[in-house]
Amino acid sequence: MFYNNNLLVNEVVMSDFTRHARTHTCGQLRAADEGKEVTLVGWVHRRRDHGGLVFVDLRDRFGVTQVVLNPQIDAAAHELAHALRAEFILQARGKVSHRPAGTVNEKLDTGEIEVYADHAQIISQSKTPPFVIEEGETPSEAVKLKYRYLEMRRGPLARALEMRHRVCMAARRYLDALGFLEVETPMLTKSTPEGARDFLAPSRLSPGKFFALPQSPQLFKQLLMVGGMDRYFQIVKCFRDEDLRADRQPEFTQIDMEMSFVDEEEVRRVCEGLIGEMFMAARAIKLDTPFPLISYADAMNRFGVDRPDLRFGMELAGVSALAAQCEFKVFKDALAGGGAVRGMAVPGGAAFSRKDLEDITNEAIQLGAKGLAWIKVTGEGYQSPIAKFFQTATLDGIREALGAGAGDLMVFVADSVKAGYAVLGALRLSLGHRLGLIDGAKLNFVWVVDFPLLEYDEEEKRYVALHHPFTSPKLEDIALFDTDPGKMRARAYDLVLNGSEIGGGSIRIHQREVQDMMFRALSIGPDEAREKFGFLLEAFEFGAPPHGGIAFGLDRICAILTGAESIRDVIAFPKTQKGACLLTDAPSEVAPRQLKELGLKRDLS
RNA sequence: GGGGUCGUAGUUCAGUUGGUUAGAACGCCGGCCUGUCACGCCGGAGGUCGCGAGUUCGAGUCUCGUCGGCCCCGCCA
Repeated sequence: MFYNNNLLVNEVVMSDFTRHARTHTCGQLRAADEGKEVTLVGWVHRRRDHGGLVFVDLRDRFGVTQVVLNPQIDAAAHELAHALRAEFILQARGKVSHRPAGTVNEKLDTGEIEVYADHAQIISQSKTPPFVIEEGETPSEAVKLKYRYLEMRRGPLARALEMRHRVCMAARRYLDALGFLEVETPMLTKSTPEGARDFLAPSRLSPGKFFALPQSPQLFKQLLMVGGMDRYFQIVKCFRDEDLRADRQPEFTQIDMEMSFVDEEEVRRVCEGLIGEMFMAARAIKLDTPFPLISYADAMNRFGVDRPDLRFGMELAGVSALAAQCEFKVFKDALAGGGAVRGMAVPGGAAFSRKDLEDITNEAIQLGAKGLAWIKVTGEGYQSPIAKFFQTATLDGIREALGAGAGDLMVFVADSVKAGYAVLGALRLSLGHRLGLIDGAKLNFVWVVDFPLLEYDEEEKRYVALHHPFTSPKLEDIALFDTDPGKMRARAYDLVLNGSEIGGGSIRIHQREVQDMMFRALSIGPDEAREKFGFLLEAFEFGAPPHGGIAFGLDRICAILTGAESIRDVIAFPKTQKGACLLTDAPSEVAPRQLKELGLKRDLS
């Protein structure tokens, strides 16, 4: 028993037989309601006990209303008030009154009025909560996750979930108006070889066999197109058993879409409208559309990543040709080994201390670089341990290529092309943040297009699909299947917002022959293709419409809309970085009987 | 699999060069208080310093291991 006061037991039992009704929510009453007899129910947000007079802030999702418990109005209610504690649920009936002059609380929407309780009862008691339910103070992540239901009462999470709901409703309204049908697809489905690791669900009725939870409804939405549904969408959970990040949870939500008889342009227009509706619903922001396009190659060359953050400059530049003229061994060796020298200008970086430079270098090394070369551009000239290996004319050329001016720092990575992108791309982001170059209020959308179709996987010694195996190559590139698959471009598009990939999709392959060629390019043999995707290949033999689609990361979009650092903050019950649920303690062991029924044996060796 | 960072009261955090009895704020408990709204005032309780081992005369502090939260690389659209 956790009652603070035994005298309340009767109240509690009695209250189970009364109607826990309310006439208004705690955020509803205004001066215009003065004189009304109302009943409120809510959590005791705060109690200010003056002895003879008690004020209670009653809180629900909709707001806070001050209830006054005055012995002259109702002695029993006033007596009860002394027993109230934080997070008790209180039902109070009474008259709405304008507050006395000078006591209006401007900070509350309901601050002009208060309710004089003529009857009050405790509906539910509460242990002292592990943290104070208040806007300002934030408990640590672990505490928030364990007591998620209390965190929800604190405000920010409730508002995030509310916004998420509005975003979803806007999406549904918009897509419905455009003739999309929301169709559900199976959660227990077939494991697919490409892509992320699957979550598996053992089948009791087929011992030894497994369902997989969908990484996305990809194949089903294509089958819906073959089925003539024409325009499909679904707000749907997807599952990928990979390591977590701030923007990655093992189960996450997509706004998944697919359309028949469309090209890239039409998909983008529909998406721009959709995103526009969601931003309007969430933040009353009108977006500039259409969003600009950038090619994958451009994004990589200028920003080092395929999801460029365009809110600030600091673009990368290749300086291999100029670097070839220097005597610096590191650069020469990298170039001789087929690598490249890339660099960027850091605004104001000439003022960096030795320690600053050391930190940046360590960061680059942590990101996979062998080292980081730097040259300060000062009013007097170039200042750097490696400047002596360069002729001044060469340095001038490099400075010009990077767009560096006096007071800036030039940094360089000499490595393989890929490693150079990775290091400088990440360094650009981190320096951009640290130097305050990023305007947090900006919303910078860009479509990344012209992705390569395939990427050579050194480990597996074969090509893998950059997007997925059902992405159509550009028609003019199809001949390259036989000659140079690595050069093929995909009919794919990613939508990037502020350096975060919020959606990606493609025009799909709808011809059996092309799909066969694709599998061949991926070294998926005919037998394996038939076993894994036979149903799709067969469907393509029955009049498959050309189609394409996209999936948006709802969690990421909501995180950006609320300014959250992590998608955890827009998910009601998220998991920790180790993929655990601190609230339910999942995953957990199961009874031996359950394993036996499924024909499973544990082997943790 | 790897790198970084954090773990001290219910919560958020401080704790010096290894040294006596580990502190603060909020919260909690008791008392007083009829216009507060982060109410105020008086008093009080509350600690396995994540866990384990080691170094030391002595460990919250140093070392190793381990568990957990967070960020990142790998992985993943």
